Amino acid sequence: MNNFAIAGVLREIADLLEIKNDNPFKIRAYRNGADIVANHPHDLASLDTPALREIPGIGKDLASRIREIAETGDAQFHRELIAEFPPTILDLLNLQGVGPKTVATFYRELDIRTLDDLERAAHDGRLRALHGMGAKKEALILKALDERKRHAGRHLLPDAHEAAAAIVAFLRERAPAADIMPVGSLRRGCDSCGDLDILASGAETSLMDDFVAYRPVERILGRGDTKSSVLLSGGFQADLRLVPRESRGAAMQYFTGSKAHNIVLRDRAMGLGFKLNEYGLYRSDDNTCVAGEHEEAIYHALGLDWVPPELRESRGEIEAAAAHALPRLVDRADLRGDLHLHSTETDGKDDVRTMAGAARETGLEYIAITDHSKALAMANGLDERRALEHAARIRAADAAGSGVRLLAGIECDIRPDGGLDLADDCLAALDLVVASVHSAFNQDRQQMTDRLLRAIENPHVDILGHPTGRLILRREPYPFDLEAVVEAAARHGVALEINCQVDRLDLNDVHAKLARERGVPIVISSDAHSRHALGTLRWGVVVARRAWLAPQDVLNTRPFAAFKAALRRNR
DNA sequence: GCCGTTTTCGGCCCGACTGTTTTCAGTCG
Repeated sequence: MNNFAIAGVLREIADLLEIKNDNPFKIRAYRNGADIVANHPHDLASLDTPALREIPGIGKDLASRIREIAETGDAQFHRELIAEFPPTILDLLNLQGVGPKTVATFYRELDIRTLDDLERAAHDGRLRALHGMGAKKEALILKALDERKRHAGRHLLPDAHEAAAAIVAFLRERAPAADIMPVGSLRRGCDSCGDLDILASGAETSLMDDFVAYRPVERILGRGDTKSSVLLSGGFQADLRLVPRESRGAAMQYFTGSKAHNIVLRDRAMGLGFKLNEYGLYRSDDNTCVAGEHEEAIYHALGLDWVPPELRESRGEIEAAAAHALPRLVDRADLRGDLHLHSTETDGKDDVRTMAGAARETGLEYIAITDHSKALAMANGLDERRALEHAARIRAADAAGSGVRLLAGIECDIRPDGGLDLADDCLAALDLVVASVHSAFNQDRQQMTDRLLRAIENPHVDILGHPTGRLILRREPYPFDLEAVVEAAARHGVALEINCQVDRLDLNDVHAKLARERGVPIVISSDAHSRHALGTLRWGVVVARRAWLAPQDVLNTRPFAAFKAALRRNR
């Protein structure tokens, strides 16, 4: 059982307890536990009970549940809850406007178990007869059912970014004097976003009228003077919050989250004799406002350095901020090189010269051309002869000068047995080798781990490309022992890549943070297949920031000579 | 269910909006 699967069981327990109207703090404990498990860099199935109990938020009961799930695939407690309610009932919880109380009522009063049951009941007008229900609520549920069918939820970070930027621009035009910005998971740089949170301060309440009249709005979920929610045609939900100017910083803090970060922060505020909400930081005794307009001032009043939004995940940032030990996070401007680019020699859209020109324009000093190897026949992958001829041309172009230094590399396939797709003497003759998995994703955990370890042991491999193979919102990472791979990479001096393709962002934040802590060098690479794709480096930098990486943790922030010297083959 | 430099019991973050209500429950973030 991987962390994801264990977290899934815990989350279902929380959902079912909520439908049962159990102790809300117990429910929170399970939900919190599920988040901890899902985001933990270690494979929790491999830890024993005492080690699990050392994790904050995991106590006696959760530790034994996690052990039980790891060993048997399920928990007795979970089975007992499922026996009380049909498991399909959990689908109802995901509907907009339907919560646990409503689900419980539907089940108890009308024996509604599935989305289909609910739809029939709504059509027949049976819902409105329930206590606390009416015709309006019934219509809302029909709408929610319809929307669920049309678009299921989450979006990639760059898509969310673009949609939010359009709304912000629209609102700024209508309230030029106001301060309007995206907050929420967008501001934290999460790799996917469920909705768009926009904050406006110092605007008239009439801005809400503009917001709900925004052309792409398909449906208004709620409209108030300080908060409104809408559904947009692209499937996004967008929320706009309006606060007075003097509350701008408090609201930025509050609505940026994460929820876990805010809970820790408010807990700290309470302990220090304050109350913190979206309007400000107040002294508990006499309610005087201590801070509100500036986010920095709130953190400072709580004895903390300002925490960059990307770190606000309750992963140790509060403690680090209290100790004045937050890292100086890497910026896009720190990047001097890009180590993973394709050209027309395989499946790229632009030739080496064009890619070099584009790299120079974005301010890079060096790039590696790393076309595919022969196993990727679909991409016209290179065999040994073509790889060496291509390398010779790249080196000639470098000698001729193109404004950036060029490295002749390869993205070499890792075969199912862990062997590399090109002969050792060919790999040795190149400047840089990125090794990547592009096939046989369905191997079991042991096979995949052995495969990656064998690739890392090959002395010609410098970088492991998109190490987990995940595609955001589409494909889970292939199963393997990440810690073993990180340890091996540290031992052999192999760098791990943060691949900037917007649906990869692989390594992710949690894994990259673990790699850094184990002393593994990281590279941030675009994997660009055209000159336009160099812009994606910004998203990899966001992941790196979320992983607490400072410039010195990232190899391609170094000047060309220092970078080359740091490569595994040159050490 | 978790947690503890007062604590092994008794706390646990906070507010807006909607639809159903005559003062509030449920949902959401």
